[in-house]
Amino acid sequence: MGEQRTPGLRAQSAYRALRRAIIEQALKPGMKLPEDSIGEQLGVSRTLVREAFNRLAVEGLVELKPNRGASVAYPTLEEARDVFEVRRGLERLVAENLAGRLTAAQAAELEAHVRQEEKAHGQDGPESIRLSGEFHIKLAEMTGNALLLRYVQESSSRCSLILAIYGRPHSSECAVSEHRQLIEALRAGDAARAAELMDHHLRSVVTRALLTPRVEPDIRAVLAPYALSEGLNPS
Amino acid sequence: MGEQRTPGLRAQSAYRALRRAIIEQALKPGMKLPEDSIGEQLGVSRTLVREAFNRLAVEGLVELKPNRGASVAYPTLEEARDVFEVRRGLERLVAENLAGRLTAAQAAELEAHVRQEEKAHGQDGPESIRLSGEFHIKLAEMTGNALLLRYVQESSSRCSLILAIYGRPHSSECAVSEHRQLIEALRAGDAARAAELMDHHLRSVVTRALLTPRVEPDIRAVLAPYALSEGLNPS
DNA sequence: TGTTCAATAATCGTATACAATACGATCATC
DNA sequence: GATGATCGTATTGTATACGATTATTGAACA
Repeated sequence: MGEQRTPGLRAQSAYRALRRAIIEQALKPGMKLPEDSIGEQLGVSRTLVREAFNRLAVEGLVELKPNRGASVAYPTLEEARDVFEVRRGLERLVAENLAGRLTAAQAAELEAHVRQEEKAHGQDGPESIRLSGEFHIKLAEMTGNALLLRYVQESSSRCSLILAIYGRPHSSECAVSEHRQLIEALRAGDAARAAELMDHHLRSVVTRALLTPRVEPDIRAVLAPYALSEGLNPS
Repeated sequence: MGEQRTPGLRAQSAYRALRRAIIEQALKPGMKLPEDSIGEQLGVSRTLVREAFNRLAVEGLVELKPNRGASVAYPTLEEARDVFEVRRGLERLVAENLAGRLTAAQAAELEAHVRQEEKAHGQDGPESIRLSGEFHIKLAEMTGNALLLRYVQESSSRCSLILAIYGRPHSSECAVSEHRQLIEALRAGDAARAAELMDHHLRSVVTRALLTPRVEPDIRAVLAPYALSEGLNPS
């Protein structure tokens, strides 16, 4: 029963698998996640699936409702706004932290990354989106601040989920030129400018990719004015 | 066996109990946390204790080592630095967000809180520390940004743990006057000044409370120079 | 045809069971 | 007396068991 080769690894694997599946939209927002079938699919018991769900829940990728199980999170527009705002603040911190502190090797790595982005810019497949995201993660890693990295990763993955719901189909999220400018400011050690560039960059990511909600799923709000105009009393 | 009155509540209770016990230092940093004795004490099974541990682990309050169980986290000085830096960034965001947006009721609530702090300032018991912390939580709540609140709460509790290890015994963490100034800037709607005040405030919390490490527990770092001087090769 | 309600099935919440590992004591050896 | 091997016990990792709750189906009824 409890044959444990490398303990905690299977739990971690389950977590990672689910996380990737959600971010890559193999598991779509709102989708139900029954413990048994998922455990069966992953080759682990409900215990470990549950553990994974709990971690994913604190990261905001799954929702956990009492006695009704887990489902892939479906953030509201308001939550989306919140996440983007926090992410902007965090990444501004990254920029300030990195300005002037970038080693030559790090700068080179970032530039190599941007060149890859440029190459993949033509085909706007998932490759381009993945690279854009990784650029920001790389920056957070370079601060050497583990907590900052964790928060940036977390808000990034929530952003992925959000764009999956509210974003236009294949918007290439980041403009490569903006990444280039940012690197330049970091090299120059201009913290204020780097922070400003990062802030502006993330703002434009939102406006480029985010649209107004496609549907208005709140039936009450839709019907309320009609009810009122008829003298009815919507509870 | 599975009699569930209000499901998830017992799990949450276990989590809350442990969390409070850690923050209030009833469970001291580094202390071992055996699953079954804790479960017995709390009146729940290992399953729920484990669930609580996992949540506390992602919050950085407990450490989880494979096959060796959980213990209350014992952050290094470097981690401490990281946490404080992130917290500063987050709370700066809070200040910017709130500047000019504070309702009259909210401002009144904050001022009432500060008056309480002032009253408790004489006796520097745990009461004073708790109130100082709550002021920052209240601010984060008022932004209405749930994610920001969660991050601020998390980094705040980690700060408590850190100060328990590295802080001076009874430093009253926050200067009440600094809280007052901050409220004033928020009312005036001066975002830049509010952010600057918050940043400065948190910096001085660190310098007021944080000391250099009392002991050097890292044997490797101690021995490395000796080894090198003998031509040895410390791994 | 659509609605209500009961029986059944699916799924969750929690406790427990069992294997595997780590820790500590005892004992042999130098 | 210190060092190292061996066994027993405590504790962890994971699976399963079982009561409780929710979802679903189907039949009776309007």
